[in-house]
Amino acid sequence: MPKIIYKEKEYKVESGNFLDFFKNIGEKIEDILIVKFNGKLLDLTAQISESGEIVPVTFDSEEGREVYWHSTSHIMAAAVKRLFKDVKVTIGPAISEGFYYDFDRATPFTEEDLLKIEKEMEKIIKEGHKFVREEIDIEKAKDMFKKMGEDYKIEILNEIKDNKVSIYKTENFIDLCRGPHIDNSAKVKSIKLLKLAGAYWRGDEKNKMLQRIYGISFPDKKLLDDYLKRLEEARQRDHRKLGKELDLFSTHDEFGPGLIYWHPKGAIIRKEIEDFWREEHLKRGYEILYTPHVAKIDLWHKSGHTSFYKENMYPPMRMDEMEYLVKPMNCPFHILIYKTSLRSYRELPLRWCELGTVYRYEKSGVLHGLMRVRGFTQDDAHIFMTEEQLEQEIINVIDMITFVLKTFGFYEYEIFLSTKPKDSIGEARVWELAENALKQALAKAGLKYDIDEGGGAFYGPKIDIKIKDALNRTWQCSTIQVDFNMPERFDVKYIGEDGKEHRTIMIHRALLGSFERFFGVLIEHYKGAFPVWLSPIQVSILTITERVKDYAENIFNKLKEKKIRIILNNANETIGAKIRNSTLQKIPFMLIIGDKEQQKNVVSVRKRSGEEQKDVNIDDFFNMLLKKIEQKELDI
RNA sequence: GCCCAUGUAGCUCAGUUGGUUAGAGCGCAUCCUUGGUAAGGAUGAGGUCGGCGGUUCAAAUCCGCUCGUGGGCUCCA
Repeated sequence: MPKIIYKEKEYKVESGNFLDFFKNIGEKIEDILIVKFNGKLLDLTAQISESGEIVPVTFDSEEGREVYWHSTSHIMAAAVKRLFKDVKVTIGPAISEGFYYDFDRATPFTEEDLLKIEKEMEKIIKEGHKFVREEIDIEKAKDMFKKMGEDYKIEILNEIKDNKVSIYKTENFIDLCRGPHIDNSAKVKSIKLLKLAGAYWRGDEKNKMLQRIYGISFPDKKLLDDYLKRLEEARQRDHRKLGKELDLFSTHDEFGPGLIYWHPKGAIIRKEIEDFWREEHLKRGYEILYTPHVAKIDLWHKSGHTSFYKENMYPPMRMDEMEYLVKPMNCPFHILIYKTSLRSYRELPLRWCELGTVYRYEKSGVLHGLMRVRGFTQDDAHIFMTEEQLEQEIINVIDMITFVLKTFGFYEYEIFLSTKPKDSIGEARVWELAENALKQALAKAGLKYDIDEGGGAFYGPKIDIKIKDALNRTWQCSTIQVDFNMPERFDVKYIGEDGKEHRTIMIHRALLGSFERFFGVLIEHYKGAFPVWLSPIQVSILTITERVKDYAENIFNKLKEKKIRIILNNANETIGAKIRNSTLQKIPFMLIIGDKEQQKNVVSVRKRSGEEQKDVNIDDFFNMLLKKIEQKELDI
């Protein structure tokens, strides 16, 4: 007789499933979705046949949510099958937030269809259908799905090696599925179908385009409302919206999509970032380079770009019967500089950085505001070194990345090690060498990471660092790439201590990635309310009456001379309107000046948050401001 | 590139089944008001309704093509 441990108590179970067990001991099963039994995730309806410990899995855990959303996708598929006879089902997994299901249908779904499907799902939920698991012979499954006309399921079945497969029945709907699932559709309380999209079968653009429906569900209406509120908040801080409102940048789509125009207010932020960036590089032993934007096609043949990066490059320009290509990367140029003289081991490592503007052709459908563009400036660098120096240099770069990102208020990262892609240059042995160097450096730095199989650059593996913003979303910016191949192609070498030639090794790296993307991330992270050192306008002076015009101008000039970015609003408006405008522009500090301030020779300081301090001496204010700017303080 | 949605004033958006000189708010300009902590008032300028072609007595509205944008797929800093 199986012995069950649950909540540190022991029970003897004669027969039945987990559902029966919970019922027998009077446990509420409403919140329990599945169980973890001896480490395995099982349906509540699974029979208890061995001893073990039960851990209930609820919506509060990642595993619970996954099952919950996956089950909801089955409910959606059931609803779609009820409503539309001409639909073939494919797959419908849970994703990090919600679920989707891909359908094959001759005519795409419409927005109205979505509402209908949602209603039908609610019906199915109300009807309280059981999820019934069955294990059947694979051949029988093939017959069954064939009869149902579900070709995609047969394609999946043909790839399964086992003799038995599991299927789940939910009312009229039968799906090939590993499970586990919730026991009853009634456990889903609140659903919302979010968007329609096209998606290739198995993610391959050569395959048929399917109709994907995204949705999400929660065990409580309030959780759904919270989620929708969070989506709305993300919309509010969309960098495209804020970029327009705060006059930071624009695109001129009819004259070239994916190309960014930096307005004065965006450009000053970029200048501040660049100044900080250059200073930090000089401190850390880098030297600055400038290189051209184009080079003859021969250079790109030599680097391998014309064969391995062709898709991303703009077609050649003809000049003097020669073909020139606009650069998609800076590395070949830096290599050319390296090769202008014979290098000694004594010179290495050479750390060369450049704010290099590159152009890459991106498919029209992937362009997105500042995040995905066709022309951008990388904060690029190439480190030329000996093999012995490699590990330390990687560690140095990681340290620099965390320092720089911290300065902008990013403290959390996800780290990925990306390995050899399908299209790549160089021998497997060399790739392994490079990958090991990255792994060891990560281990030494004590950093945890995931592997991104096949995600490397064509010339070498890389570490990608994704930062988390204020809404916990991740963005890929920083990258460190180890390259043994490009030096090989260009015969990059140094003279060693032994007087012989040795192969130089290269690191390609970017901290911010590109100014465009990083700026987009920054805008969203701060919701447009930049710290003082970055704010396009740091202080606005707001006058209450024209009588104080001279006094205000005095203060304006005094701060302007000290290089504070300041504006004076003397306009014929009420103070309320001036405060509102300044606040909407997210200017960190307002100095409010009326007769009283003039008499006492002070100012009234109001932060954009609304917090206010009266009767402030102007020198005290300036000193406080200067400290915040110099220390790059994040809070105002 | 592919699927779906979409393009009206500088911005955000109305515009009913095709029917006179296409509307609103914000912003902008001018004037009045000199106002004490998130919108004072009045007047005015501003649009060949993304572009090209078609259907029609008549097109912002219907159709086709085209250039963009948004959400996805694929790809990436």
